[in-house]
Amino acid sequence: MARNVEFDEAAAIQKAMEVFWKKGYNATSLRDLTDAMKINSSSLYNTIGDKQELFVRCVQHYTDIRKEDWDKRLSSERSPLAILKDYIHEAVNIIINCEDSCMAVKSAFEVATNDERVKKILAADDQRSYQFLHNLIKKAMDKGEIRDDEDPALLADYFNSIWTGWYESFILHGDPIKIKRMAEYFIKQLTK
Amino acid sequence: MARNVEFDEAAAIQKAMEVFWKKGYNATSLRDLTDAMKINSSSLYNTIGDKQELFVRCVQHYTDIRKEDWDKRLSSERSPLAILKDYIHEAVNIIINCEDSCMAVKSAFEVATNDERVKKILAADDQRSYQFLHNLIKKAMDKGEIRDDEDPALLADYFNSIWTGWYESFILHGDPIKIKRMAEYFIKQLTK
DNA sequence: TCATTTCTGAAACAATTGTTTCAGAATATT
DNA sequence: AATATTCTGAAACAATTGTTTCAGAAATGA
Repeated sequence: MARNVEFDEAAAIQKAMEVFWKKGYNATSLRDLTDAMKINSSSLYNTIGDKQELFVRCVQHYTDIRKEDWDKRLSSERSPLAILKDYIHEAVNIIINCEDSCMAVKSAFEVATNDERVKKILAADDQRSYQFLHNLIKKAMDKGEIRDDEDPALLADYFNSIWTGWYESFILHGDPIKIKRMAEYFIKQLTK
Repeated sequence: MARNVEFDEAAAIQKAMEVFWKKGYNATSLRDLTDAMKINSSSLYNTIGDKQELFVRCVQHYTDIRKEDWDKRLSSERSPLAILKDYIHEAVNIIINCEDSCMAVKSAFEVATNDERVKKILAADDQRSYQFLHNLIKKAMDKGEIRDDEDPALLADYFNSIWTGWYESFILHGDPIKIKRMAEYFIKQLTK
């Protein structure tokens, strides 16, 4: 009986995400967003909602595409340890190549401390990568590729939290060699 | 020939720092600041400067008191390895007890990406703790307390960047046990 | 084709933003 | 005590904030 929404919501979310990613939640204005999304604020409020709601959707989108991206990167038939090593090298590449750091990390420190919904999304994303690592580590242990005298759950937590500091280091010093050397050391620790 | 400044600038900076620490740079308004500092905005602009300048001063203050705090905590006559272990345990205690995470880390991700002065202050602070660790690690190696088949500079970098991820983990999961277990694993790695 | 519903664009909204103004109070020197 | 200088408080500033309004354009189903 009536009109349909004209703009492509998925594309608009993608654009909004890019702005939030670069500038952070609080430094991004509604004008910044509607400019990038190429929609009017009335359309935004009619379909998605207010700024907070939009941000939640963007964080969710970020973790969604990150999941897909990792699935693609690591969909090999190689051994568990080889995949773990790939994971580390891919992570290093992302850290030293992306201009705006990691949106999940930035949002954890800027928004998750105050916004329960954002915290939940980021915690779920963290849990997902944790599970991925946990499985791989267990398999690698079963195959005897890495020593099995440590709790795989502990190793997965440790593994999973190592990147954030490397992001910070790269922001402060911009030194890719530093990151690469830490990664090599980390791999060495894991295997010996 | 004239009046002196009435308010206690050091105390005002301290108060402003607390607000910035809790809320972040962009979410803090000038009213938030002048309320906490208990001064008028005209006094603020006459003495310290604008919001950015005030923030720079607060970040500097944060790293200053952090330096003093660590000097106090670690001014023991114990062995290098014992001091390294103390360092880890103190860091864990700070991480799992502070409500508003670490201002340096938060500012690195929210502000240092865009503000060169803030980046410089945080990089210098990072460099300071790096040097502290580097010296200790070298001493511990000389004394044979930890194995010396790794570059102490690399170990210091690795050591220095490990905390940030633990802060993030604590924000997302609020689980002190997780942090403590990672710390114990880290110590074990270091010594064996 | 028409009626009905929904979406869009531009403008406006009040509130808040960071910053400035300035008259008068306050004080250090003479 | 007089004077000169500086600081403070309250108010105002324009600009921007997030959000809402609403008339009219658009498109659906009858």
